[in-house]
Amino acid sequence: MPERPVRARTYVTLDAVARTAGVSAATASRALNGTARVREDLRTRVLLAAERLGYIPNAHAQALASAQSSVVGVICHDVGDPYFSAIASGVMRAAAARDLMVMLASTFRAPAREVAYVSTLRAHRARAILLIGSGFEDTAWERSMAAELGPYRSSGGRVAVVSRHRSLRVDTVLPENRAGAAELARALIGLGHRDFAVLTGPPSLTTVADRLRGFRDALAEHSIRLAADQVVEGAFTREGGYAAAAELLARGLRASCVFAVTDVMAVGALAALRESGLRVPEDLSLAGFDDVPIVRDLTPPLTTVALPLVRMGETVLDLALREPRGQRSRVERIAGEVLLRGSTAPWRGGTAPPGSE
Amino acid sequence: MPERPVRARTYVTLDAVARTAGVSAATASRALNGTARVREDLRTRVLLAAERLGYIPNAHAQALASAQSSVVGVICHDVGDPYFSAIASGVMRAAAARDLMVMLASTFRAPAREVAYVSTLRAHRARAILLIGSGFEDTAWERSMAAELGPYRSSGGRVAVVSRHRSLRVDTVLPENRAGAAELARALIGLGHRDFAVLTGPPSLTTVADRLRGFRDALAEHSIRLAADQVVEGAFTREGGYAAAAELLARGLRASCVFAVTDVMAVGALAALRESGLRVPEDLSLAGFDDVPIVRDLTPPLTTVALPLVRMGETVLDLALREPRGQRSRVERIAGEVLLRGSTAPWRGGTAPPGSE
DNA sequence: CCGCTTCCAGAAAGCGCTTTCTGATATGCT
DNA sequence: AGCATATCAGAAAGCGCTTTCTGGAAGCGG
Repeated sequence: MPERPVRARTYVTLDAVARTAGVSAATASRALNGTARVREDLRTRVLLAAERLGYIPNAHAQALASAQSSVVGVICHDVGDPYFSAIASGVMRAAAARDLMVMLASTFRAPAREVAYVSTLRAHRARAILLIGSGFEDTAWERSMAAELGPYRSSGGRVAVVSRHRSLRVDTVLPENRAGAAELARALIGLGHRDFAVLTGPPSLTTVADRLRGFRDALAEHSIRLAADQVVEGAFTREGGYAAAAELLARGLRASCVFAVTDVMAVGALAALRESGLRVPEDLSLAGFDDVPIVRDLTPPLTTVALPLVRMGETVLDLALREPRGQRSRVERIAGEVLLRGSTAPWRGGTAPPGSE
Repeated sequence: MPERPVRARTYVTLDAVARTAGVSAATASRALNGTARVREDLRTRVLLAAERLGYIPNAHAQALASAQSSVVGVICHDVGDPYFSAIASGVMRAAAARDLMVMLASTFRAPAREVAYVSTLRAHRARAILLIGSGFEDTAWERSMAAELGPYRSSGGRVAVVSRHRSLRVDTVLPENRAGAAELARALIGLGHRDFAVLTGPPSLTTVADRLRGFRDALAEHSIRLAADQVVEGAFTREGGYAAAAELLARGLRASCVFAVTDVMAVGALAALRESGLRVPEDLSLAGFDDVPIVRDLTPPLTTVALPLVRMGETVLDLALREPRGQRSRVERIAGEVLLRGSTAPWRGGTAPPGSE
């Protein structure tokens, strides 16, 4: 009649290791973790016992006892999107270097979901929470987010973001969206273009606002105005770009060059433009932003503002984990590099391309 | 003189909630989790207290006490790769539906790292471990992997894989690589092609072997042989495809159609082919496999065998979590759909394309 | 009106570790 | 030698929960 309560699943515990090694649990713990000196022979005995028994420490118990976990959380809109997956890849690399595990969450663009994930990550006592991508311009979201992040940070949690709201006063990896877009615009003007159309994303996103602003700024330097009807809004997805381009066409395209605020949108736009019979860049130049991995392989390769996405992923984790110095939140500015590729051609006369309505 | 030991970070505990609600911890736990009936007024009091105090349960304590965690682990080669990121996206969606968090790990193609990750995931008592992508043909790896996975499974852990070694006897989501490649080959033959070249990946990967085999099978049906020097091997990356195509060109291309066993490789190959002055599909047809999100946006759009990657990600999690019926491992076969797109054209005479050496 | 269920709250025993704290032994000084 | 100091192993106290287990109160049939 065994008096041991029957637990469905039972694991090799530290106690078991200690017992077979003939030492105390404390010593076994110290030997395994190297947290304190342990006599050499005892150490080997413990290690051997652990090996023999196939001991796997219980990370939950460790986290509970030591009051710190070894996971960092990453929240993005969708890992399926090349922009996020490139950044996530960078985060993973940096995390591996620090022996941290990454909990990844995709919000699929639902603000509520994002808040819920932060809460869950808090429950898991994540060392750091990384928010990747633009925030939402939703006051309810903002409030909930602050309510989550505030207590989290004051209990020692680290938060860092990639291109976010400034309202979140946290360490930030910030692409120089405005400067990048401006430089791109200048390059485009340098090619002779004077009439532009823009495919933008949700205007509430600072990323969008900044890129649009920078683009406009540079146009203004040359006294070029962006006609209101030549700026069309779409979702930050391939389909969003496609739809926006279609809408632009429907409105009547009056530009020789189209700037999509995101490469992913540009890809969709390219498809839409093609379908309507326009040739890029012969009839119309097209430029994007981000230099997402695939766009250089498009035909024509996409002119864009290159961002070091993978490195940004590494940086955001580093930033989060770096010792906080003072109360000020740090901002790591990331310069974009204008890459003039085949999708943009010198202007050859005629504002509206042939074949446009 | 407080006798309370000073812990650096302190959180709101269940006890605190219980105390302010005037109930026991047990009741608070039951109220919060709904694991048992609790008198209505007590329940509200607990919920209110939790809300007021900003209570966040400690997931580690929960996992430890209840002996089950709410995380699943996903191991892939690199989330930065569109193939993996698409599948990961599917896993995330399925995980969200079940209220599970996902720990994601990228091995960056290092077998040892993969084994280490499995071990870590075991330490975290992951509900399931999902291995995405081909395994390694490394006996040491195979042994270590079996040594990890065996105990994990027998202690209740679930394992499922996407397109893996059969040596791992676990639930599998298996693209019909062979059939898909064969069907693709038939379609290509249908276009009139008779001379083929293949860009393959590491031959030890079953995925590669199967696709190559299927392709060869179909050629054989028409008594077409694949010349040994027209099959070149490269890494499963864009650069691998680029290099392989370059090598093929260096060897002397004697084909009217090139099949890259992976879309990602095909993208690299396309670049290499272009650079050497070959036009696709006029001079040479090119086909891939997977239908990774971007290849339909290439110019010309890539002919490929489409796999429902996102759905595969959902499926692999479902498979892992499904009640095991019997001891047999289940295999969910995923049919590929041949998509003839612009990168392949009917053969127009002349085996070797103009401009090839 | 009494005994037998049923229901539900609380006490308490862990879950598997880490980390003081304690004390025994070895080491260094005078 | 003799005492102070440094080392290092073990005992034990938690970490913050869940989950028996226990027992009082209420419900109910006879």
